[in-house]
Amino acid sequence: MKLSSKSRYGLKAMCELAVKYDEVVSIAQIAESTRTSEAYLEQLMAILKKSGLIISVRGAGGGYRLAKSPNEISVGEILRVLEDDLKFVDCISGECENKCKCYTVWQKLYDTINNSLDNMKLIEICDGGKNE
Amino acid sequence: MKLSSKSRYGLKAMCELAVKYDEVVSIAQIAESTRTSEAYLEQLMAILKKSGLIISVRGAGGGYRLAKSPNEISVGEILRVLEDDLKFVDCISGECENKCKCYTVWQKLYDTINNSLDNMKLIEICDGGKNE
DNA sequence: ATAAATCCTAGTAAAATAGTAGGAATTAAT
DNA sequence: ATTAATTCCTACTATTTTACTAGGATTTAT
Repeated sequence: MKLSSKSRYGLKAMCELAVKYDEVVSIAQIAESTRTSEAYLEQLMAILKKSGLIISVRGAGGGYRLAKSPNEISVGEILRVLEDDLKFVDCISGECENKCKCYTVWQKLYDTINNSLDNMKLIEICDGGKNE
Repeated sequence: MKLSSKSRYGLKAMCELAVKYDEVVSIAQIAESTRTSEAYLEQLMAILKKSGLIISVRGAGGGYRLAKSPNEISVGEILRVLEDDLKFVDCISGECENKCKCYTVWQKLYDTINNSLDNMKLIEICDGGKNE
């Protein structure tokens, strides 16, 4: 039950976009302030873009910006995109008919995690602390 | 953020011991009702034993039993033992001085997860559903 | 034209996970 | 005493996942 670096770096990148909400921010800039490799970040940004959470601007002077304001984006949305919908076991969210004794545990935990993360908005974490 | 099969199988094994609380249950029995390999289960039982959650009886007719009654054991206790204390990021529980923007997210999530799991007792999940 | 950027995709290296194997030690039953 | 059933211990291996790299194509501002 380790969070992937995809999620860790990805959330930091989203923070960076939140802080610079009115600008278009390049991967090079994000990579610098989050201390991540540009090539790797590129992939994360592609995932985030595909999900619709961010918008890209191509060509020179291009980069990325948030698709919504930082107080409309929850940490849950972001992590579900980066972390395979937060499905930490296969048997989750009614998809599993072969219910075992532990089913309710995973079910409840899944709901708790999502609830908690959905209640944190990006704007709440974009100031305070370093972004490294 | 996948739960390890260690946790999945381990919790099932604990369920089995909870259901047969008054008996000494062998690995062979647990393996059969949870459909897990005996050799692998052996390792999980060793971890659980080391943690003090279960007690072993060696020799012929031996096996394992819970160290406490199923209503005194929380799912949280069990999963912390099996899942490296549920530390899904390195930077958790005050051990991290190099706090980054996302620190509070991990912190809150960690608390939420532990809280939720500590409120589920083993007895609550030991009936209902299959144990496979 | 050129330079700065995203886009795309394939490949690789490292780490973690899952599982196997084999033998030593212990104990109940005969 | 011997045997069979069991836990205990530890090393190994295969598989999968994760993390990361590399290189070239495309787009666009200057």
